[in-house]
Amino acid sequence: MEIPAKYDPSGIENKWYQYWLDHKFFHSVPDEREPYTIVIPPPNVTGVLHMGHMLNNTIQDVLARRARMQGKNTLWLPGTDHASIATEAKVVARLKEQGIEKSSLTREEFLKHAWEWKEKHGGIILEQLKKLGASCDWDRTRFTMDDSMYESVIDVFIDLYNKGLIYRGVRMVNWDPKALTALSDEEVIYKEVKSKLYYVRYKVEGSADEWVTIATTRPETILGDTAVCYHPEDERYRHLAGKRVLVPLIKRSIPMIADEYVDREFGTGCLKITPAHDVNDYMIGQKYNLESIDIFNDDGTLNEKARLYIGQDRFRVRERIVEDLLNHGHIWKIEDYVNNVGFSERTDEVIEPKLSMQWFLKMDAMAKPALEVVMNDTVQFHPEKFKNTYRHWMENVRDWCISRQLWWGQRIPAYYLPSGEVVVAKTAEEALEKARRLTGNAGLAADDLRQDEDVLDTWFSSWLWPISVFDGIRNPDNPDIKYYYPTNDLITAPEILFFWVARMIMAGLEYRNEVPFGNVYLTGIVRDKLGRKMSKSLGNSPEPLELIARFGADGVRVGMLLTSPAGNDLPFDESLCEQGRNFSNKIWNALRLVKGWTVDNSLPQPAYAMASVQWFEARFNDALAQIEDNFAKYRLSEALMAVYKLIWDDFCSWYLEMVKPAYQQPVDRATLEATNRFFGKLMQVLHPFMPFITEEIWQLLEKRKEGDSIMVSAMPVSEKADKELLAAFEFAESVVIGIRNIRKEKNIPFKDSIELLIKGENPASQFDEVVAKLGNASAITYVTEKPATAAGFLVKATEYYIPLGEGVDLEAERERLEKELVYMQGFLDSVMKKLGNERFVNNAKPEIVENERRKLADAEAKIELLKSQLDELF
RNA sequence: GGGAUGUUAGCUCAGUUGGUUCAGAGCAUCGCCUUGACAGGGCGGGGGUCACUGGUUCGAGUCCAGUACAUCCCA
Repeated sequence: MEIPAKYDPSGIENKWYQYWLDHKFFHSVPDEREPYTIVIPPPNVTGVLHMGHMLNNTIQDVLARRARMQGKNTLWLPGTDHASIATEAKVVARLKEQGIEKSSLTREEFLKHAWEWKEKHGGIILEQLKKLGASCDWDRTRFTMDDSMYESVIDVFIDLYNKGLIYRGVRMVNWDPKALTALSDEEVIYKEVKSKLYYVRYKVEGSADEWVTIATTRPETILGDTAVCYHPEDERYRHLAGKRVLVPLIKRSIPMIADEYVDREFGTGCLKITPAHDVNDYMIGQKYNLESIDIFNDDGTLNEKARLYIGQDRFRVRERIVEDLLNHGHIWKIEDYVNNVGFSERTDEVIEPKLSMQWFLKMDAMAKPALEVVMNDTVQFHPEKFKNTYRHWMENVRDWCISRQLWWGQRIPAYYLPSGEVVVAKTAEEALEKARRLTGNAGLAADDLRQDEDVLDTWFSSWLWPISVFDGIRNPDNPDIKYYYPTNDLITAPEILFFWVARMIMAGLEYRNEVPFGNVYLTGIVRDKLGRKMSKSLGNSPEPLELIARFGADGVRVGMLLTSPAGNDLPFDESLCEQGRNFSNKIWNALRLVKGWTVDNSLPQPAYAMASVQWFEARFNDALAQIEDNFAKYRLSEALMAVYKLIWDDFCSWYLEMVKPAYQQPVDRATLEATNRFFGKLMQVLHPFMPFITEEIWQLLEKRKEGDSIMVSAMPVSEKADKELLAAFEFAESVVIGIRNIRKEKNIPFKDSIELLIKGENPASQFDEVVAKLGNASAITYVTEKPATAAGFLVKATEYYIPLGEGVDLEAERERLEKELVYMQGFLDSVMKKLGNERFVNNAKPEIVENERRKLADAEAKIELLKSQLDELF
């Protein structure tokens, strides 16, 4: 069989992914085995794969594949969320391209377009995940607007409303006066803008000529002022306590109030309070029970409450009011000023903070138990440091605003009566009935009720995800939810710890009385070399599918994981993927080597090979135990690095070199079989990280039955490793390295064989033949005297010599010995210093003191040896 | 403004309850190596005052306090 020297992943990846799909290896149905469940953090249905997804889903796949190989009934459930804001924006933009304004459509018409768009373009990302090798159960793919999930959300809203946990209230939102919608904080872009700071004088009521000066960047909002505020300890203003001032131009009387919120250094230290048009002012307004006067219409023009400039745009009004204030002597001065102004991500319009009626979910009662289960590790965070962040948030949680002024999403099942009262019901019919009962008016008709126009926040769907994907809200006793819930691990980004993770825990406790997952693995953010988050809009993100094409899915997976401990950002560099690809190639060539061997059944196993096999057996088990430990601690990068080194260093660099038959010589059957067995096990351990190449090699190592696959094979479990054997081999390794160094120093080419003389005790004699092979020594001889002309080195207290034909460089040898002597002397000094310190001897633990004594003895012995060697030289 | 986390080699990170000269890994870098698995490779080097200043201790990368810087969250 001809195997190419370079591993080519593309065909192999498609072949095996299809094979896995054909054999339904990803599919799970409940049975008697232990379940292992991950629900995917549903990506935005409008999304395309970015590097963050690559990292996140690679981790999920590693965990899922490992669990599957450990014999657990593994389900990794995929899906997408409807992302109401992003999707609606996309659909609106698309309609606009076609010359259709959203405002010209009815809700039903718009939703039809939205669904069409979703069917056509939604879920690309799931297809892309397949290229990465994701072992999701695609038969169970869910979408947050699927009928069952939609209904679950509505049911939950109604339930929480009936429990008194959902209420309506006023809240400051980011209003886009152009798009006529509220935006989430994430959709507001803050930019530094050159503006002016206006110092405006307010007359103190009842005084002849006493004035208070405030500084503002938004003079047009003066018309909505309801107080002026100073710092309670500010001597300049304390005498004004209890007084009132008059709003310029309209002469409305407003109180002076004192609050520590005011920054005395800023402006005049005096602040106008406009609760309807500034978030901070709003909070102060609430604290002091101030009136909120909303002077703006939805489109940013002034309304009649402003009393002046009615119907004019807010920016036009700014110019005009400044003129008028100047004319009336209300402006003290105007300064240039740079401030941060929020702009709409979509329309680039300046955001107007606006008060509006929204639906809220009370958080207090739900937050408490959700905090508890994290603090007591019922839900474990990896890394643990996020517990602090989580606690801080949960202890300061605010009620959750769950309504959005959009159409794409679950429409709030609230119906308004002509009287303004509200009923909440699943259908219009039910609502009508409730309304009739509420009002006692049997004549009330369906047309009299008006359903709330708004939809629910997308997170209000996502927070149910681990339950609703199994239909556990509507059918709490169905077999799926009972089997798969609670799920095992959740893999997500710390950014959404509160938006999502915390709320899922709340929902889990509320509706299942059980946490939704046992572990939360928090990934970092994938950043570019400049430390910027990778994003499509910045254009600093490589195209994931292109990376896969260049380095192979396995290579990219390794690249993503190698430097990505939990909770740490990943400064992405293509060279990481290159490293992954190189690793694939290394493995591939190891296969080429082994496949190239011819076997001779009559050949007995040579001693060096037998020792090598015994050693690798031990080494494998030792490393496997370490890998298992890393997995248990969710240290995936370290687990991967351990496999990487086990394969590259121990298996390829040492073991294969050790057992490799001489050129064009056959190998014995026992060694070949052992090697194939090791190779197979290594592929199994590596499989969760690199699914494709491991499957390919596993299938090539021996003839497998149709339907066999490494992905459903049993993961090796570590057995006790022979530590003494491992220590002996480490010693032998040092001897080999010593020989290599001498060869290099003395310019002895590897093909020239040498003779190795050993003086002293050899604790690794079982590896003598291995040493001879790797060092190309024709003979190993034990001696009692140092030979005359030889280069030597020490391993621990054993002396090794390589006789040299002619002239040994005595000077170099002396230098080397002296260097080592200096080091040992230093070592000895440090130990003696410790032991000479009475307080150390008296206070330190006995075993530590004992250890120091042993070190002292060892060092002294070695120094003696070095000294005698130096003596012998001259 | 409040809070959280971090600072160890050029880069990304380990360093377990203070105790081997403890300062480590991968990558990068440097030197040598062209027939027999692999240059996407082999072998061998170099590289760090553990951010800074104090303190506790027989002993501090590890514990405590402060300072500086960085990042994140909340307002």
